[in-house]
Amino acid sequence: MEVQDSYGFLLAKVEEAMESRFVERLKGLNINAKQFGVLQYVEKNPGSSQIDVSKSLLVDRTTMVSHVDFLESIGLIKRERNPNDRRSFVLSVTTDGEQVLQRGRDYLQESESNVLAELNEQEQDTLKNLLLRILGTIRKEENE
Amino acid sequence: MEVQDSYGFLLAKVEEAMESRFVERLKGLNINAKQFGVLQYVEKNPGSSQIDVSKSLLVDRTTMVSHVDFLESIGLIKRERNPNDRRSFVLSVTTDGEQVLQRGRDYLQESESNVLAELNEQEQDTLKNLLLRILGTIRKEENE
DNA sequence: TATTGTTATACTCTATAACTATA
DNA sequence: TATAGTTATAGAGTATAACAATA
Repeated sequence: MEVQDSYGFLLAKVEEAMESRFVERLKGLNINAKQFGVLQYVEKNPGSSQIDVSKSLLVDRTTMVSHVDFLESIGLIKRERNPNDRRSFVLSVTTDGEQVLQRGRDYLQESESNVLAELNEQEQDTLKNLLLRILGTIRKEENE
Repeated sequence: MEVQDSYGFLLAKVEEAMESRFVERLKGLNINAKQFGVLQYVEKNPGSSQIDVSKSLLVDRTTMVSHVDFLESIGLIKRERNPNDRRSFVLSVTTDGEQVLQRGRDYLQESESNVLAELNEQEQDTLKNLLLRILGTIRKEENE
């Protein structure tokens, strides 16, 4: 079997292609793909703490500090102390953040479409469902 | 749409899971997944130059220097000047390298099976074929 | 002039450990 | 004692530019 046909190689290169296209488009908004992911998560899950985000997006909490630091520094996210547990923050997206999200979602759509152009809609759904099922079992295992 | 359902997120996390399992198993052989990929490519394509490998595996030629340096330093790969073009090397796998390949292929198989356990054989084939088709179009575009 | 390989360098991303403040 | 967040630090991986040797 050729290296280039292994699952690891294929997954890595397709992901790379998708992220590089997305990052290119995001440059005008001064953020990268990971930072956009955090922003999008906080929008969908308002009131999340940094730990909440880091667990859901499977990144370390120290890495999350950098992401939130950056997003706060350019005014896209707001930190407020949680009055019920003053160790943690309540995160929220600012109005500037909403603007960025609106444009970013279009860029994400464009980037995904560009990479997946070869597949019809049904095939794209199949791909997503297969990946979702795989990730579902991985999460279970890692929580055991 | 949730961030965790985007193609980029799914591809990245599944790839990460696969690579981390493979790297864990490879530790006994003192190489990582990328280095194994180079070794496997040279075995399948004997007489390749560093440029050949770097183009086929889509990595920079300066990165390839590091990989080949390392594999040569632990005696898994051999560099010989190409008599027909003395700028380039003819790469080949040593007998030690073959031993590592033999065990590494088992580890790769185990790692992939572990991550893909949720999918039946047909679904695994579907996944691979979809990824192959996507990567096929990406390559074409980037060569234009 | 172009290509193969190399080196020096710097940049990005992330993880580890030790710390603080709160619970 | 445990948890949320922070900081300092170091490590892995990669990319860029300039270079030598060869074509």
